[in-house]
Amino acid sequence: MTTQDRSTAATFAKGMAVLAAFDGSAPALTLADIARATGQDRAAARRGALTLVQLGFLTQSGRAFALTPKVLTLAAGYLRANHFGHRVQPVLNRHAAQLEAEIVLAAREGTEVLLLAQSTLASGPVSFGFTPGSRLPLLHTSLGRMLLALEPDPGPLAEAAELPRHTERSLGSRAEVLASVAEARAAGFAETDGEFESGIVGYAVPVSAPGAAGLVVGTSMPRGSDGEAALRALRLCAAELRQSGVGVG
Amino acid sequence: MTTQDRSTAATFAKGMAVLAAFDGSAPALTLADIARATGQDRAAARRGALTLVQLGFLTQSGRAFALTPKVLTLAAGYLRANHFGHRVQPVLNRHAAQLEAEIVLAAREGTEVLLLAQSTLASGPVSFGFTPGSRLPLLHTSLGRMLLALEPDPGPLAEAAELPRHTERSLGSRAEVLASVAEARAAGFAETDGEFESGIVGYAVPVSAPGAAGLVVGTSMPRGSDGEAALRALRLCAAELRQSGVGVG
DNA sequence: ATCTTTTGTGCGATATACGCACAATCGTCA
DNA sequence: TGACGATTGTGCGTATATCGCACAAAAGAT
Repeated sequence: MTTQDRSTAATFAKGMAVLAAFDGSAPALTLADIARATGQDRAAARRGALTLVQLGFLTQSGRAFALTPKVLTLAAGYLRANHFGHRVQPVLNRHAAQLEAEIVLAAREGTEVLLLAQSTLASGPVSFGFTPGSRLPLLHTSLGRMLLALEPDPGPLAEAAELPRHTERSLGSRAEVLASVAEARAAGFAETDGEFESGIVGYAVPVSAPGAAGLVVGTSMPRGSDGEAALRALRLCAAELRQSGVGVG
Repeated sequence: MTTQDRSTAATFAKGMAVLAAFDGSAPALTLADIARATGQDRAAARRGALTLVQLGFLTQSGRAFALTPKVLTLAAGYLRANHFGHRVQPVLNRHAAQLEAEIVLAAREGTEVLLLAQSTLASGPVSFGFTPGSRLPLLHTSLGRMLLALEPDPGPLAEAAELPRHTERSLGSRAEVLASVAEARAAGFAETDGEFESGIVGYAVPVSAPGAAGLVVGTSMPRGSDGEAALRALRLCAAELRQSGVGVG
């Protein structure tokens, strides 16, 4: 018999699992989908979904439930509290325009890379169609390598993260990945060549000061592009973000 | 004695109120702040906040609680399900670059304008520092006027929305606002001059086809700028968004 | 038309969550 | 540094909110 934790609300946690089930991999979910995704009894999943409809976060059409734009307001709380509109986005935009390539700001969330912000361009060489909140793999991206390099002990994370083969150049073992992470730590930047997408080189540098929450900026470009220019731009971008207080709060 | 609604989960709803209390107006909230903002008993607010910490959406430092970037993943579900990264952002970026002014995509949420996406520039004449999920006033912005124009019956909404005086040019009565809304409906575009920010003219045009969920695109520029060019760009942008299926799902 | 899957709904049981009270801690101010 | 006010942690009795099940109905697929 498990001891009941009376300092949290289990029903709220179950409801959040329902909300999290809407990860965008399908345009809509049915009650049966939600119950399967969350492992909850169908009636409990239904109560969660109907609560979200009542609050305006989900809309129901026949059997299908879909997120409404109102969920964006939950994210806006973070973006606003951390001055993303005033301090982060303009810096990313300026450096991306100068580099003529998309620049993203990312953090680690569990065993994945989480995109916090990016400056996308009208026409750039590479665009993955990601948005704030998108998750990327931790082991085969330059962002992930740099984030792991910022961890005091990346071993358990590397062990827990998935190791799929995105391309034929994807490193195939966790030991190889950790060696690459150690190189990034020593060099102060991470570089991956075609491990996540064929023909695309990724660069990432740290934003956060040592000891602070791990934040990195990165960019991607076709193999053969000017890597030195990319690193220069990323370092300037990172320095400017540090100066404006990002990640210190 | 109130009849208990057994098809929803009141504890989940209370928890969501705790999450929504983190609207970004302060970098962090205390338990007392949360209880005040939500009107809940302090112990209930505490259980909600600790549940969010347990799930990774809040972090606690001393007495202060703050959102973590993980809340972005909740928004990403909507953005991904609606193909914002692939179909919306590139269109906004292209037209914003051409117009050399920021373009935003917005919907109505309750009695406010809700920003869904925007293309921000490295250097543009106007930038408010908004992000996806930001809320704007309904009555004194061109976005809000256009959204009201798309409603079958805007009267009750205009009645319920706040009517603050942002500038000395802000329309002072709901009747004046509704007259302006009727003009926008007839003209097919909304224009506001310095009602929300002094010296700034706002333009907005509808994206959604009649009958679909109200979506508009808009831009802002200093008074004296080329309004015709702005409207041309917004119309092209809206047409391209319609073509790519935005707001139809 | 049939079959399978999904959903709506009622309900008895009980576990969860409620709110209160008390003590401890923290922050502010003089 | 001490006093005071505000905030927080915690235990707990109570009740109600939620649980999950079962049955019937509806919807979708073939």
